[in-house]
Amino acid sequence: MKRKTLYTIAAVLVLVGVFGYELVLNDDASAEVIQQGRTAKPKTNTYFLPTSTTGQIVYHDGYTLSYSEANEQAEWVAYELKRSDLSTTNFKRPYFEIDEAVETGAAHWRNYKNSGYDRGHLCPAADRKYSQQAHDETFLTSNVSPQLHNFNAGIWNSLEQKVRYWANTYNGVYVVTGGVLKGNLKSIGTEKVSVPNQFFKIVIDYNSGNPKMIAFLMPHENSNLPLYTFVVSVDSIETLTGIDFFPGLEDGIESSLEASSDHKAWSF
DNA sequence: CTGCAGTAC
DNA sequence: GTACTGCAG
Repeated sequence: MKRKTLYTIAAVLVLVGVFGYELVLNDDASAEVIQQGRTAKPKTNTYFLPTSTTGQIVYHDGYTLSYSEANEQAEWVAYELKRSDLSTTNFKRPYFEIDEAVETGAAHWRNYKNSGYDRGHLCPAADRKYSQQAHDETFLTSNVSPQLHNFNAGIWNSLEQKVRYWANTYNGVYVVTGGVLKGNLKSIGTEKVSVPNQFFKIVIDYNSGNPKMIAFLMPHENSNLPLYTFVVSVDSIETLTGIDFFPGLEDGIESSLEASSDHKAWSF
């Protein structure tokens, strides 16, 4: 066998290994994971939606976002990731499109071209693989932020995979993701898309006993440190961004969960 | 998985 | 602008 063929086989095995790790190690639900699609479109659960500091919330079938026109990107993207959403289907990657639902005009993908930055998904394509429509819907420019490739494909990707692991382990989670759009930020493209210096991701397990939250704040650079290194309290992200993340929660529960930066309840 | 870019129409 | 293909972490 030729060396190139061996490399190809090795690469395939690595990829299968990665997905297999996500889906097999975790469980019992491989049958559900390959489920045949949903019976109904996901409904936006406003109960878990953050506030908008920009006044422009946009609802899509697979996720909801708050758009910051000043920064030409979402200040947050929120969605529910059910265990049954997980799938190994491989959809072809479509082209990015301008989100026509953004009334102030979402950025054009051309801002990112040759910018040195990835169009980094906020709601990952891999989290919306229960249908082609849901998958393709993540390729709107309102759902991306400029991210360094090493960061996006590195520790940020690891965090996204961890979230899918938790969705499986805890039978579904809610996720809120965004860049910190504060301070003097570098920008790219003719529309001046801001480049965040930090990204956050907040996850809620609402379905496996006592509700629990975990929040991550990462500098915009790759790292080899363990994911839990970046755990912070939701409160600290609220202070940083001005966003109130879970106004729908009962105040007592909200305050206690959001104050915690303890990750011991979460399986890493 | 996360992506970009060259080439051709 | 879109499609196909190859490449990188």
